[in-house]
Amino acid sequence: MQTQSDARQRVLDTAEALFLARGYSAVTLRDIADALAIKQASLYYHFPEGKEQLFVAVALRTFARHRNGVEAAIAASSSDLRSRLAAVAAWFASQPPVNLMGMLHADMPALSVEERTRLGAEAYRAMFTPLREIFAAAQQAGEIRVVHPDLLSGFFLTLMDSLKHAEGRPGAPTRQAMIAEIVALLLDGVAIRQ
Amino acid sequence: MQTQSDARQRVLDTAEALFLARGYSAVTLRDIADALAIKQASLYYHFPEGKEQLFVAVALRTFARHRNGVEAAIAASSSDLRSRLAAVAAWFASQPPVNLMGMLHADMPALSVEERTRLGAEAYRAMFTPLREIFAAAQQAGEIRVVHPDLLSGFFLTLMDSLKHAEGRPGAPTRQAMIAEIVALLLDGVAIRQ
DNA sequence: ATTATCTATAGATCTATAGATAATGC
DNA sequence: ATTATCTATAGATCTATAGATAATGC
Repeated sequence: MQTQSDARQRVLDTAEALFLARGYSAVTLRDIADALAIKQASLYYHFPEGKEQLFVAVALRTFARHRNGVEAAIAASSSDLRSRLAAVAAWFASQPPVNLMGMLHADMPALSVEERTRLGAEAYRAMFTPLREIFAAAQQAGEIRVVHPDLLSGFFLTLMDSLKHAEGRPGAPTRQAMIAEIVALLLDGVAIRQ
Repeated sequence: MQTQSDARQRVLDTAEALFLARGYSAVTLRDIADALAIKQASLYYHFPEGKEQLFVAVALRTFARHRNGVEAAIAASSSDLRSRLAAVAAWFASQPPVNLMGMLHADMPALSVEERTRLGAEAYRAMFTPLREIFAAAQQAGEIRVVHPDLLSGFFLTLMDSLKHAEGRPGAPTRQAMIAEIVALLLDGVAIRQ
């Protein structure tokens, strides 16, 4: 039983790659169709409601995947903050590099108000909430000093975006090296204490 | 003596606000003209070469401003890393919040290759290089452990972008609080050492 | 019958060009 | 003469709709 056809999945895959790389407005339906080697009008068979709904479907699927991935990573890790952050970071590193936070903010104005709030809420639930909880737990356990968990979650996700920024830069470090450094930074900083 | 007319400056100001908020592709010349209460075609008087060159002019001006701001902030601060980072962070906090890194990456594909490399180089020179130098100096002075200065600079700039992400969120902290936390994070992390 | 494509095209929007108009400065 | 706008419009591109075509599954 396949709720979603293979063809529809391919459309979502291709659209996701393009939207995440260039953003909603910069990607035309023709770009997506060309990448799929079909005609632009054929996209309306899979998404009769058009470009905006295709983008929403792509974004929701991406968020759902991240939610599963993040929660699974947390569940599979031991309960100290360091392990959990490393696990979540490894999850993001395993994914196509996304400017998640940036994309979200840049593309929002082009969408209708309803979709905007819906996507915002879904993104929050998928990525912010799980992180917020592990930071809050670590704070309660006395592992970290008192900083608003939302702030830390935002920093963490923003830093995950830098995986993308580094991509393809000359002499760029590996993703593994970057996530290790991000976790070290969040927890210990770089200052040398004497 | 005014090299650039007031009218041209207003065009640049308005275009900057729109481009930085929504990105190159999402902003039309009509959007910019409407915001200026002039007609779209009138923009070609100031920028005869069209939209791409207007964007390039906006981006170069923004980078130049940041370069001056960052370098002045560094020059005016005392020479320890903590003061310098706080000064640079304060500079960014004083500016209209920009998703600088994200914008750069998202808008690049829409530009011609020459402009892309030119803007990339300019952005690097304006923001990366000064930061890289203060991290390298701190490393030489034994203030921080050995981490590639480029990586740290990237993290720092990415974190500056989160100023924008937090903007307008319910219960968002002030910019001052955020930059203080960013500097603390980079230097000391959040972990409690016993 | 359903799935997945196609061709053709309407209508909107976007960038850019041509040439007119009006005010200000020498 | 220069500066800064305007109107009108060409040409390209983009989203979306209508209806045809062909293959596969019951």
